[in-house]
Amino acid sequence: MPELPEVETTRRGLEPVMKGKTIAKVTVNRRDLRTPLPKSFEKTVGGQKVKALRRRAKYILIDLANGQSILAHLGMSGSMRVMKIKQYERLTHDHVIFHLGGDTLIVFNDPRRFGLIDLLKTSDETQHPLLSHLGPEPLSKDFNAAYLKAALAARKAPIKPVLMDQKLVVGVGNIYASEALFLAKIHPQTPAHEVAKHAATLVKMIQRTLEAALKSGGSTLRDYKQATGESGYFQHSFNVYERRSEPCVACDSTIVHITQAGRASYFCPTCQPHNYLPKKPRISKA
DNA sequence: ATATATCCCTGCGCGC
DNA sequence: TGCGCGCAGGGATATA
Repeated sequence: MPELPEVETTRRGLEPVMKGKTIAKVTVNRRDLRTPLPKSFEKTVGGQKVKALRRRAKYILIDLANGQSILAHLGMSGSMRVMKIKQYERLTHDHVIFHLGGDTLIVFNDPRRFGLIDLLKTSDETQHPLLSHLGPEPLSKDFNAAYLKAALAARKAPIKPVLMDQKLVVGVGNIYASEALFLAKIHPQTPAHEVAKHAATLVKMIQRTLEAALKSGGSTLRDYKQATGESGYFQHSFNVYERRSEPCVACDSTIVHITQAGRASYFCPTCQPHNYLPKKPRISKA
């Protein structure tokens, strides 16, 4: 579940280790990630100095001296960890290993292979098909009340899956969408256009949630680890996520779990009341 | 154009 | 104890 806080935490962990260093060589244990690792990957990356590490949405970009960049996505179970050669023991899903000059390794591990590693031919990430359609960064000034208000006005789908749409805003995934809606006191099933008037609150709460998670090094549920190998600890600060049947931290009501667009949503029925009625009345089965 | 379903993949927890 | 099944989920893609 790496979302923006987990990806940014990973980038921050890699930066001091990789920046200015040379990637002496690359070992590939398997190429069939979500998209196949490019045939030229080892050759393109080997011997290159790392100029900078950036993040766009849930992607990490590693800029190389030759003008190309490594593009990495952690999917939902991926991690990049820093290791010393001496202490390294190969784990089952260590797919790609970057050998830095000296005795340091960067290991890309991804059990479910929903993640990927690719090459970006120029420093202009908008040229890559996976990055060309992305919306604004949630912590940038481009993501503001006026923008969100206009964007929500055109949407009839429930607000929660809309917040996870990377064309609307990037970096918000299943965990932080539920958490931000709790803080904004908005029911996850409310049609998006009905909460356009609360755009300012939503912007504030999305940013507050992501920034708090960043301070905690992200959330570790199952697989995610920081580059240092440590777990994040924002999961201890969840108000609703994975708290089905537990008491609301604000009002003691029981947290409810529903499925929306195939994803788990959690909310407090008292703090986040319905403000609309379904069009079709439910017919009870006797 | 948006909205929803389907698929990718592995690990884990559950029930028998 | 062990095995099979269902679920989890980011995001691309297909379909309505």
